[in-house]
Amino acid sequence: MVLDVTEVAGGPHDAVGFLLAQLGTVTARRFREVLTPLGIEPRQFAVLRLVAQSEGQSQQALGDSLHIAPSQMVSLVDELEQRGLVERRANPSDRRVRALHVTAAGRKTLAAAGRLAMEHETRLCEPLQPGERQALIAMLQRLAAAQGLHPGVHPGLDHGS
Amino acid sequence: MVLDVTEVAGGPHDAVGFLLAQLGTVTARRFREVLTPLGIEPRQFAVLRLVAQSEGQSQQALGDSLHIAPSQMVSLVDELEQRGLVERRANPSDRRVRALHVTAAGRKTLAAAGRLAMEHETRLCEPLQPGERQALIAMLQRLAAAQGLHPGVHPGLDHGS
DNA sequence: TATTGTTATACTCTATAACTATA
DNA sequence: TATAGTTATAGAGTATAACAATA
Repeated sequence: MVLDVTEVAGGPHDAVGFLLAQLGTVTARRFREVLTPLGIEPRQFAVLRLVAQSEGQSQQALGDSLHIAPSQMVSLVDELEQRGLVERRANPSDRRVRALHVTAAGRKTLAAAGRLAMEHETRLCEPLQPGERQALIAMLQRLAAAQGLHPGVHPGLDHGS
Repeated sequence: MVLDVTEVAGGPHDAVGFLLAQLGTVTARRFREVLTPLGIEPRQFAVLRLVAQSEGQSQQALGDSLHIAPSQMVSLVDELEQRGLVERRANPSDRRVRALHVTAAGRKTLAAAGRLAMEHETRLCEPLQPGERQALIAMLQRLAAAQGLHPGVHPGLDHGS
């Protein structure tokens, strides 16, 4: 999905909505670029982290948590598996489900991605004075809550709510 | 372009980058919905406003200002013209260019869109206390400037810089 | 009959490259 | 030859529906 917003007050540049949309797209694109050295996309990072956090879950259970459609989970996990970051294991009690587990390589990649993400965050917040970052986060979280957003859910996937 | 970001610090929910991407997508989607009663999209709103602001410019000049490719301007202006909001007039001195002008209906729609945008902005900023909105805007503008963003440029269109 | 994972299909967006008519 | 507008084409991304295996 593309991001298009052009809001207004006197001009768009002093509207919160416009600034959020503008910064949101750029931030997302930059983060995608940040991850490319690791060969994964932001959504795969999200899946990888969730798998590591609770191993053995089914694809669809993970997809529900991240608001990713089942058919999208397939190709997403396909690539993670091809890169050797994740394993699909059989579930003896229900042979339909594929239990997902992180490999050792997956944990290494996950750690590296976390470091890159932190660097990205630091770089993004560079223009803020100490203390401002926390104030900004508090305000953004209030706006997000008012919009009915769940804290941990990936934006581009969160189409319904 | 789609917005995918999943950032991290301890969790994604306390990262500025994640919150910006999440709020950016939602804000953009809501604004698109806000405009639907008028039958125009956010980008068409941007074009319409720019045409009204400086009449008689060529399509490509406007496209340059908004970072919209020439081929996209065509269908965008096509629809605006079909809805009777904009006119393509011939330029006697150079018969290749199409000078764009707003119609009376276009001005009415533009005014209505401006009102809807302001309502949208107000609704979005409802959770902020008086004064916080200005502080938020100031911080976001600083972040945007640090990312090299031009003030008036539409986010989804701003792919290069 | 319902569910997991998968495949196939269609639809939108975007990017690029041709093409025309003018210059 | 270069430029404004247009058209055509290909690629990504997304959403939906159909399908096989299993429950």
